[in-house]
Amino acid sequence: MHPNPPAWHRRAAELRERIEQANHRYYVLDDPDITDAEYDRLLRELEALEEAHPQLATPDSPTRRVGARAHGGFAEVHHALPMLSLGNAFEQDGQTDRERFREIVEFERRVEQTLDRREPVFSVEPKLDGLAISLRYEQGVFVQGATRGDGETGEDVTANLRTVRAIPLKLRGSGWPDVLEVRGEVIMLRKDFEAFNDYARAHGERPLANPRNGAAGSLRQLDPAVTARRKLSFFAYAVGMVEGGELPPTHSQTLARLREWGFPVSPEADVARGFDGLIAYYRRIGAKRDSLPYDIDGVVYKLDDYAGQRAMGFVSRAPRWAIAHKFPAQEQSTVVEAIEIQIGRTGAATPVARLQPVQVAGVTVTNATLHNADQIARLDVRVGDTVIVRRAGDVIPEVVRVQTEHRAPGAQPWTMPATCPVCGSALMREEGEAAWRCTGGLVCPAQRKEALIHFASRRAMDIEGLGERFVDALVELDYVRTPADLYDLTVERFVAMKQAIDEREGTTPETVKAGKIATKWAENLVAGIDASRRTTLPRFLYALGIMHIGESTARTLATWLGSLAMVRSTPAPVLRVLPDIGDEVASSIAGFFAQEGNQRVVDALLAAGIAFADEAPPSPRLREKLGLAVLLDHAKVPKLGPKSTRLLVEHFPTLERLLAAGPAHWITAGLPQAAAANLEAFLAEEANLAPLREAEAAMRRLLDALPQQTAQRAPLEGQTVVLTGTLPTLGRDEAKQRLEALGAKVAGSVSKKTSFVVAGEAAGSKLDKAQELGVPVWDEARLLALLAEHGG
DNA sequence: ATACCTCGAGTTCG
DNA sequence: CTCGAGGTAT
Repeated sequence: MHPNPPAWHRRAAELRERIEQANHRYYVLDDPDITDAEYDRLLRELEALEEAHPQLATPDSPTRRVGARAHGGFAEVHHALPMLSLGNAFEQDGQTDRERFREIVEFERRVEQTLDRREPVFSVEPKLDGLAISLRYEQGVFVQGATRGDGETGEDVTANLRTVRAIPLKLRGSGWPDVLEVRGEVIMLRKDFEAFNDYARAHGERPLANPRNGAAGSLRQLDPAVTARRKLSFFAYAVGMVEGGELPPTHSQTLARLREWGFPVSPEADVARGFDGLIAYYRRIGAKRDSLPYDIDGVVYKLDDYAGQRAMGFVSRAPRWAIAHKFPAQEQSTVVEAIEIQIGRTGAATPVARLQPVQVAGVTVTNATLHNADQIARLDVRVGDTVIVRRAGDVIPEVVRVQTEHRAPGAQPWTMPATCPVCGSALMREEGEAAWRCTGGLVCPAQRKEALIHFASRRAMDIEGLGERFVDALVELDYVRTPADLYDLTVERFVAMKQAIDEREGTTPETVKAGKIATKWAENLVAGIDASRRTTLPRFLYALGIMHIGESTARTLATWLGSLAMVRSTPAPVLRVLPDIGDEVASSIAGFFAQEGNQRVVDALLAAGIAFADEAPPSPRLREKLGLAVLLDHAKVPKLGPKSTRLLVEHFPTLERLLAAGPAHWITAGLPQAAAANLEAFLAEEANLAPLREAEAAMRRLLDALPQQTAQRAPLEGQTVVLTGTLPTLGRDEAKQRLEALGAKVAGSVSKKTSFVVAGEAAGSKLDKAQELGVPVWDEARLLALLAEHGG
């Protein structure tokens, strides 16, 4: 080495240290001290220096993380000390922990008996779901890395492992042995997996199936540059061969030592004593599982002291002193026995896979939605296929992929049937829509049934006691055709019906007692139906099941139009002026009420005594929104833009005056000739004019119904609030209701337009988003104060 | 026209 | 919860 090194040499050393320091902070300490951009800048500067002075480019330089392409596959590496596989323990059925975790009981007992020790101490850690590898360091420098392979012989993936920034190229600190083999897991963090897939999808590349495949596939890339682009991470969990040095006497101390030498070690690694300690750890990690930054499939228990380990020894290739305690699997493979069609309330035909029952994450899964025909085509699911089923983050099972290697030779691709399996009407797909729909409408029993269930549901009419099973029978036995029929039913008829159902199902306890139970049940149901007569306008509008009208739009209609009479008589062009109601939604509403049958059902419901506690005059704010201009706007006459429209209605504020004036006067008032000609032609058609007249009449009705003096402004008018987490005293629904009573809009997700977020206990991503966007965050106490202030 | 942002609809099991 | 699509702001 130079006695007095030149400046570039010192700078290179400085850069290397800074870069490795950054890696260490990021991967080992989980506390980054520079940005990614800064990191890249340092790396590029070092690259430039090394290019100018080739003598600098030593193999342990961070710039050498991406090396040359391997040709013709990977060399074999023989593990001097075999890489072990662990015995697995799964949760079993049982009442007590000792029954459920029988295999752990036995494991622990075996250790106690062999070593004649009570409550042995174990080193415990999460079992990462990635790829096991071994890293060899000579004189503190990373020289070779290999996959586990069969445990005896793996593949040399040194070049690829160099690209993994979490793997130190040089050990830190001191006291490491001359030769050290470190074992651990290469994984892909969930966020890196998501980012990769977002990128892949955006660029038409094949996304990765899961983070584990991401890690495994990336390491086996022949071109290290490809591996480098996929961000991999690494956690060390064991030591293999050691020469010319010593390790501490226990595993937990060794992990601490590895951390000092610069390896990332899972922060969840811990020690536990005895069976109870192991189970407590299993539960603790299980509860954290979803919030960890990586996938795990269980926890690993290792007897902590090496002397004990040696005394226990091995059974075939698995150590007797360690065991993997697996969580119930999140993914399972099973067989698709059939693909059936379900018809929803709107007629949407949803294919559902009937599966051979399989345990996934603790529950038996027999059905999984396939969403739509496109999804089936994408996955290419066929009847008889073996598929991987997952219960992802939430609860709903989904088919992840098909194991095509297990496909029976004659399996045919699945196609959407031409007709509805329930009513036989044609299935049709709207242009550009994903869903096929049954065209049977309310002729289709499936749709009638779903419509009724929706009508009775908690957020709609809230009829207690009207469950799905019973609605099924009501519809099939044809006791109920429309929701209005529900209100004609009496206790006697219900009892008779219940008997008919029981008979049909073959369970007929013809006893007096059964009759009494049936009567009691029918009385409750009739009481439930009766109670639903007193409802609110938004609930009722929602209950009708008009396409595109959910709770939110139902509320919009109710607050702006005030009464059912107004809602049912307002034509589409006028509805369109309400917030969040565009062409599609407006014509869906007007279309619903244009059908005589629907109007009859509404009348029948009113006749049955449905009453609203909250009807009111239309909102005074309508005054600003209504006018001939919105009607002309809606007509979309060619060449008649907003400017021309404004000009016209200034001179001719009513349809009558506009017609009376005629094109000559329009042009005098300043309307361009082309627009005038188009408008004249438009108005000449009776088919265009009639709806306009009708719409104008509806506007008049609304304006006449407006209250004289303007109501006082609601205190939270125009504010958008988001609730997140659990609100211990109020509860979400209550808080929402009371905020809305004060005029606020309660939204489901945080955006920059959100006025404030109320965060309760265990608030999640919405809270993060709020902080990110700088939206004020309130606690429940502050919300309560606000509500109290306004006399809530 | 495009890019968000919301809302609506559908889904499973205990 | 997730997807698709409608509505609106840019």
